[in-house]
Amino acid sequence: MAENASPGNHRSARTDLLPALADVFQNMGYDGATLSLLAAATGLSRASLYHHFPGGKAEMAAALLRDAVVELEQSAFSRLAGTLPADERLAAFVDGFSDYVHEGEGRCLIAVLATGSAGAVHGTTIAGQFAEWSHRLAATFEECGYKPKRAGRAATDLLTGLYGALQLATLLKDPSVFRAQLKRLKKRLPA
Amino acid sequence: MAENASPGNHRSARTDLLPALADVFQNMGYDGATLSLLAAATGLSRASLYHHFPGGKAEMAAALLRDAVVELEQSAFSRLAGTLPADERLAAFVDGFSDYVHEGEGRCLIAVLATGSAGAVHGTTIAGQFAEWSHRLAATFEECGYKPKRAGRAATDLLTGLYGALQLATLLKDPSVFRAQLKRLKKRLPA
DNA sequence: GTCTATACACCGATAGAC
DNA sequence: GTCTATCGGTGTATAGAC
Repeated sequence: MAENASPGNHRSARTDLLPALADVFQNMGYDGATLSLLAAATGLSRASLYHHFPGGKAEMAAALLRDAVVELEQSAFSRLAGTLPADERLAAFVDGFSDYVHEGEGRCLIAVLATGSAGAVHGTTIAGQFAEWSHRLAATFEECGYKPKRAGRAATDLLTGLYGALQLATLLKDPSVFRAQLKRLKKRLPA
Repeated sequence: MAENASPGNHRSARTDLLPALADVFQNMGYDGATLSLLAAATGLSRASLYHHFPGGKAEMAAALLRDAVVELEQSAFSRLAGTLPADERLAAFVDGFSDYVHEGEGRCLIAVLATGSAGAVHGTTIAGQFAEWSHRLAATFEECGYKPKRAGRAATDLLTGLYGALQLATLLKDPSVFRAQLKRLKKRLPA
């Protein structure tokens, strides 16, 4: 068969590479992710990676960053909208964040790419994205009846709780810390 | 004068370099901290750095890690001991952590060196150190009357809160987030 | 679309003059 | 104790065969 006659899937090879590339960038950071490591993770040669990413490492990181933002949006923040009661949406958001970081066993690629030499390129974009997400989270707390100031506090409280749990689990090399802490964070949500 | 006749300061040149080196490792990570950047930050040539650190970059990182552990211990965790009431010691601990990360404007070098290729070398040591610190923090909560299980939860709650506040402030490029969140964390401590 | 071979810059590290 | 000069290795990136 002619591979696939349907239109719009001419990028399938490229997108198939992204998960393996993401693993390397997550574990090694942008500066530690060498083309040799990236090639080994994908099973391709270094040169072949340039066929899919003519811009090289920088283009891979940019594509992965876009991908990670979309994934965190879809897994977690998009659940803040909808017709469910606001408190149930908040719980779904927390669960979605947990999915995004694989229950504490992975890392947030967005946060990784905010550090080192990649941070100089993407740091401001990332800061803007988190500012927007933070506002949407606060708005959902307002739907629960919180006044604006308290809702803002609750939003940063939850975001810091999530990222702190992920960070401590990483430092302790113990994902169970993340899972246990998430259970506690969920109990503190408005009922 | 003969520079300084008192004994025991033969390492002063080396220790004087550490702050500049720490800045580079904090901002660039281990893999992004090239000898050229490190040399520029210290005002020395790359070769001269090898006079003070014969083991090169790895020895610099190891020295900085030891230094950071001592600094976090002295600034924050050592304040969990003493004759003050336990609740005041906890407040002093939080203030000490704030000092250690320069009120949210810096980063925790220990956490930075737990990632990338440096993590493969130092990750297990760091995990053990944080496990010990976590236990000592829990013990202080027990002194406040918390039962063991609740004290353990309060300890990881506080640690995740501190590191989450630091992480979110970094992502948002806004240290005021860290300062505001710390005020809230202190209010939640046992009275 | 994948590969081998290669170009060239920079990396970490060393030698040796001063 | 600092430097310039240099080494070998690896980094990113490209050329061109298949």
